[in-house]
Amino acid sequence: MAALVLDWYPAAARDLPWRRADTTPWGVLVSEFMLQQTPVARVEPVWTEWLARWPAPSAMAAASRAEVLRAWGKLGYPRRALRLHETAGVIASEHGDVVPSDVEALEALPGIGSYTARAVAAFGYGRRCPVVDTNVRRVVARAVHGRGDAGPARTAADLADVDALLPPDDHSAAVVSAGLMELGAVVCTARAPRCGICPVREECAWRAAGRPEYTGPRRPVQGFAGTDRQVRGRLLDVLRGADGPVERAALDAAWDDAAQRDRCLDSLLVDGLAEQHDDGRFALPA
DNA sequence: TACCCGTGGGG
DNA sequence: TCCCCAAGGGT
Repeated sequence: MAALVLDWYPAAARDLPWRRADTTPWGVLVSEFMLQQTPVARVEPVWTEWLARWPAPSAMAAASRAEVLRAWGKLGYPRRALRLHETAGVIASEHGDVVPSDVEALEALPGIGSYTARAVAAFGYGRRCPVVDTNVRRVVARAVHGRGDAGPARTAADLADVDALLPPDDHSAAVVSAGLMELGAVVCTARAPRCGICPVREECAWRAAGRPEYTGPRRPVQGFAGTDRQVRGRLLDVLRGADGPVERAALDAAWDDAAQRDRCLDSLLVDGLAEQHDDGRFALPA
């Protein structure tokens, strides 16, 4: 299976800016932060701006949190922007402005978990390092295990599954890792997989079994309308859009339910996504 | 381990 | 319209 993916990927891969040969590990790291739960299409323009503006960790570390949050715009989950900013500072001050290349050091950085650490090692440094994201888990569940979907994560087993697939040498392994993700993103999709154009179709256990439907537990769908998440988004949007501090009245206009609004504003302050000045007005953090 | 954390495009 | 979700991480 790895050989098929290895042959398929170079010509099939989308031309994404963070995949260009001249992209630095820092560029890869920034892309991985932005791609955590945000679609490629929305990340592309922002990533390009960010790398032009902050080409090294130290450059980003020198910016204020407010600048970073404004530049993050509406990518969503703005705490990622704060963690990336924090990580940039740690890399600048403790790693000589060089993005670490080993998984353990990467995982110690804010906002970097198992997936992101491995993605940076593999795609930023071309290492043989199993990368397991939702796409890879689905591809392995189908092609290897013959199941329609991956179900709940089994971290150690998932890593072992992928590790068993990777060729021994660094470069080929990194290409296969990227290829497995690409396969899940554009061919072996969650709904309406395009088996007709799949490079692995002849070896796919799921296809061989007649594409049985997934019967395991479904992950509950997260609601959004009316949640604190929506309210926080509204409030932060007001702060992002303002040139400077805003009166409480400006935030009051963003959501009717006063109790929920107050709770959310407080949580933004706690998270460091907003701050209150001595005059009582609110703003993005300095 | 569930649950929380934003946003907007597509079926 | 409404629902699903898209390269996760932290707690």
